[in-house]
Amino acid sequence: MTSSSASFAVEHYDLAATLSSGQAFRWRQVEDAWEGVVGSRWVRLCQEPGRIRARTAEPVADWNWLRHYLQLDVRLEDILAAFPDDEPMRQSVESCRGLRLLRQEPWECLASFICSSTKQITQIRQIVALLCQRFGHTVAVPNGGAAACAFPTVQRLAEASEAELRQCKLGFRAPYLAATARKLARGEVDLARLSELPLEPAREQLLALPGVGVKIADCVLLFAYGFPQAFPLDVWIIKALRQLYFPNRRPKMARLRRFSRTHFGSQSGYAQQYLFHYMRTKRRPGKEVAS
DNA sequence: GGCCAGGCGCGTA
DNA sequence: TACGCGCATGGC
Repeated sequence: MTSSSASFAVEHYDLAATLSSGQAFRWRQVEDAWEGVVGSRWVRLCQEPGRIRARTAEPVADWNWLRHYLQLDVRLEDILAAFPDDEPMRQSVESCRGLRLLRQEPWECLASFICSSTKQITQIRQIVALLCQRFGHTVAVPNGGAAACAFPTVQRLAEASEAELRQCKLGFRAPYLAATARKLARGEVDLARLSELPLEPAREQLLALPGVGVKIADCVLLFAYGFPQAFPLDVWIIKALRQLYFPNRRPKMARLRRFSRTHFGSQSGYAQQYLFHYMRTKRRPGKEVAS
């Protein structure tokens, strides 16, 4: 077995913030690097000044899969320039220059976020890890490294019983994940074709899946399909909008939804991720970074 | 020990 | 359309 390595020049790319920011759940910090599985490849990423180094366990001839996953060709300056010029966005960008959006595989992203409802990010990581251990096929790792698994296929989870899923700590989410996997396995929704659709029809397709509401649909539309105006409204973002844009007022959810669609411009999804990260990491009395 | 977590689905009004 | 509630589980 021969490992492979590569080096990518990057500007304004905060790898640690990006991989730990609650959009993907399979990255583990190991010393000064990040280890994870992308598709069926184990990979170790390391940030160095002006570059990201990558190492795999098996030979790699073409690194486009990783360039795509990390969105290395996106010019962050162009995206930040599209943000509204207001104080909350300035603070959010100031708190973390280099936060990026990944481009994840749709099924893994969808399944992970079905597991996410009323869970903290650390718990989502744990659930996803258990699903991979139990239902994913093993992938090659470097000699002496810990075993690693791919994310389970649709078919494998469609065959899993609700009880087996509950053993992965899914709780009341287990029937949702099972039902969605089965629906996809039957071909009732084709995730591969959603990228051909405009935002609204793509969202409608996702909303037809059990356990998928507007918030989870928007996470998948943003993190897996790259719709730049998908804007997941979760508890953190609702808190952010209330505190930062409507202080001392009591906007209703309908007002916040309208605001989220109209205020943040052509890259509102990215803006949302900056707000999310800002709210989770800014100092709160007596607390460190939320997990 | 109580509150809350990158919600959803369903019943009521 | 707009709330309220139950649903498992664990971190803090």
